[in-house]
Amino acid sequence: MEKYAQLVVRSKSVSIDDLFTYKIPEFLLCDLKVGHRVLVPFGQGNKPTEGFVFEINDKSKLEDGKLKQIIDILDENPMLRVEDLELINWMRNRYLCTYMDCINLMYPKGYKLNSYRIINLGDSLRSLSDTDLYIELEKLNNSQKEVVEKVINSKGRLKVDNLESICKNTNEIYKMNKEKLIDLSWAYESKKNEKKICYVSLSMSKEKIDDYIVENKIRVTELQRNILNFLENNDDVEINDLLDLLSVHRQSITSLQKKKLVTLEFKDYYRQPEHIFTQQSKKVKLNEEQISAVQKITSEMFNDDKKPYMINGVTGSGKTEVYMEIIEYALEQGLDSIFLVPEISLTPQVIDRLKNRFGSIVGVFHSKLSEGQRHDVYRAVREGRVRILIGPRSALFAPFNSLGVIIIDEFHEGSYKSEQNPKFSTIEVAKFIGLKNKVSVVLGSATPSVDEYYRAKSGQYNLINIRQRANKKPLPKIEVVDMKKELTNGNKSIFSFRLQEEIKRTVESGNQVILFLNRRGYANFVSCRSCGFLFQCENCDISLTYHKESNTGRCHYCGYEVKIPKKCPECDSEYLKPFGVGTQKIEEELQGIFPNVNILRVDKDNTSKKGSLEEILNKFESGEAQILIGTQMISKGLDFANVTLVGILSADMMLNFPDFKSFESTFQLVTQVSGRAGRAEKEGNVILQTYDTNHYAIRRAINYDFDGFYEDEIKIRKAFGYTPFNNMLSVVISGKNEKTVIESAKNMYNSIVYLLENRGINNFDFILGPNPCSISKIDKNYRWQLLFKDDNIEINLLKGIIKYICITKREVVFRKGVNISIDINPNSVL
DNA sequence: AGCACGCCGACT
DNA sequence: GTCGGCGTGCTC
Repeated sequence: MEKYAQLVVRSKSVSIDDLFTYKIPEFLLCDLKVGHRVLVPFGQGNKPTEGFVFEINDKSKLEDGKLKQIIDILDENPMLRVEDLELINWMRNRYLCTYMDCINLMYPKGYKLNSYRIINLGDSLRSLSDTDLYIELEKLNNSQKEVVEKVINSKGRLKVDNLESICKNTNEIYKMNKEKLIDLSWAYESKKNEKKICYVSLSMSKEKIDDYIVENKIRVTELQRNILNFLENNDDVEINDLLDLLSVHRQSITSLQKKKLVTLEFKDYYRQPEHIFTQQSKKVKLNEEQISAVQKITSEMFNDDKKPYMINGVTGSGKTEVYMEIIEYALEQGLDSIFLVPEISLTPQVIDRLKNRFGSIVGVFHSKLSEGQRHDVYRAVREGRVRILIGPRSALFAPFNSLGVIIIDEFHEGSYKSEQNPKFSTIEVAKFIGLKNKVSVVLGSATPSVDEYYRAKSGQYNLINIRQRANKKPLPKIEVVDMKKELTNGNKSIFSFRLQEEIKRTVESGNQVILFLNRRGYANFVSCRSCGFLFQCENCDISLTYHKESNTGRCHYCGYEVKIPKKCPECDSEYLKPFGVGTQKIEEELQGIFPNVNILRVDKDNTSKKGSLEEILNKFESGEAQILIGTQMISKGLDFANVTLVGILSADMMLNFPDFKSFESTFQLVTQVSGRAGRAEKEGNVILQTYDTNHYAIRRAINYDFDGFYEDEIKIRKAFGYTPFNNMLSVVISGKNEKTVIESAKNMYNSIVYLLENRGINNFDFILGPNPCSISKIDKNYRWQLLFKDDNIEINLLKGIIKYICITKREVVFRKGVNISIDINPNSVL
């Protein structure tokens, strides 16, 4: 009986985001499984294309004549598991993205299919003798002649891309193809980024080899003799070592192989990511709260209907120890674990603790891993050599055979929401996986997000509280300094008198200080005090951040950089002045106040190089410096025993950010940063500088009153209809041409209104916009936005309509050259 | 993305 | 009347 496969083909075009039916040839019938990667002909040109089998059926909706056949299976085992397919379907619908967007998350880019067109001589020229061919050639025009000559010289290995120098467009090529002057055919290569290492050994025992050479009268050169001698004493030598040690060429070895004296064997090689940060592992005894958290979760591990868990534990409550106990229990039961962290490069200490405890079965996914290393980790997970994977949100899709636990540490962090397609929420996806595959999902944070805490309170999570720090020390006291008063007392510096005094005291007593400021660079912007001219990015709607060491203004969005001149380009005055403070300026001023103190700085500007963050942290840990200045990067995961003072230089900077989540992030940052103080035996102290001493986010934060903050914040969210009470859907339309962007945005609004009116909906208050985005231009692209709340409209109806307009009717509604970005519950609406 | 088809203006 | 540019639409 005929069988048919429903598959998704790899393509960059949104309009091909659908299931296509192919016939399964008989020779593949028993091998082909759902989830397999296959090779299929696609489009009028039958281009060899990668496909992913989603279904296998007995019947086809389409008539047989329209169907093509699958050519081959590309991998021995299906690349996607049945549960992956289910997840892909769910994500595609939830985040309004394509199948391919989701599939791309599931396996590393190393598995690739490249197809290209090969040109040969066409039928009308092929059988001709040399002289006839010459005559035919003379009849052609110049460019045709050149093409045919190139084809003749290339011996059938000519790619169409190589002809671009001759033909301006590929049209000419197609025409020649039709006239049978040339023949176009497809070729493809399937890549698997699996690094193999070649090992060399003698093909027979050393006793026999000399006889063999004599018997068969084999000539062996001196170099080759050396190789054989070496191999007689060392079996299984890596070929590169052999080449290096004996300084011979590969040629010698291949010739020995041809003479059947040595054998080459390819073995898998696993690239080991190196690892720099070192820390002594301290064995900890869990306190009662920690033990009961572990017991609650482990005791339910095999329950079918368990809810996800939320651990709300104060900073320093030893959540990592709890996670490790859970992972160990799972391991004893034969279950694998995924440990998600917000950004892997920021948590070297956590990785180290896991590696110390569990050894080589711990795998790490890095944003800084090479594609090959990532590939190796993926395979190690598949083959069961890695049982615990620690990584950022992408680690969620690792192909574990028996996954038991997903831990999301610091789950309130923004990096858990993807900014690229599919714009998924890690928490939502983890919960989906947990529900479908009976996996225990554990969210942990000292400062849960308001959204998830609301869900916990309404019973969607098992809420576990840990209220005591592991070292039983009280949380560091947070002292507020009113910067308005500092100003009236004549202190214009960034450092209040209190903070200066405390830094001095701390350093003198041999302890360490962490200073936090959420802005890198030297100054916020450069402006002319005479005429008000502001240095702005050419490509973005953003003022340039001043970087002193290079005397430039830099755009933190697109990387644009420009020298700051001595005189104002507008009015020629010399009153150009940098305004606002960044970490670089803090460093400079602090060094001025404390010339004998060593200061380290950590921000995106000096940690982009691999290992540089670890290096700085190691220096700080070893006491080489007394003060560490940093941005968000130092707000979490760091554990330094000697830090007794934390200074938060400007809490307002975050508070005044124009986004509805800015109060929440202020509260979170203050709490997290304060938690860096007094983590070991010594008591910690925090000084928080602000102009707005009365804001509830600040007041609640200094008392570590999360529940109080939550109560304040949730009222506001409810009043304005923000999450968690409503879903918010953002559609950003961008493009280089401002006019077409605006036109498209207005078109979209009108189309939606039209469709909704047809369904009897007349109140459109839930649509905000179209408006220019707060940052109305990024990297030369103008940006307009439409915001939807599912206030009085069913979310699936809304999503259906948006999908219909943005994808199905895309060409009708949107002008050419505009991009559409759809985001469900975006992190920020800028 | 490709590739083909078809409409329209320019040129023999 | 024909050639070639490009806009349009489909891909199992």
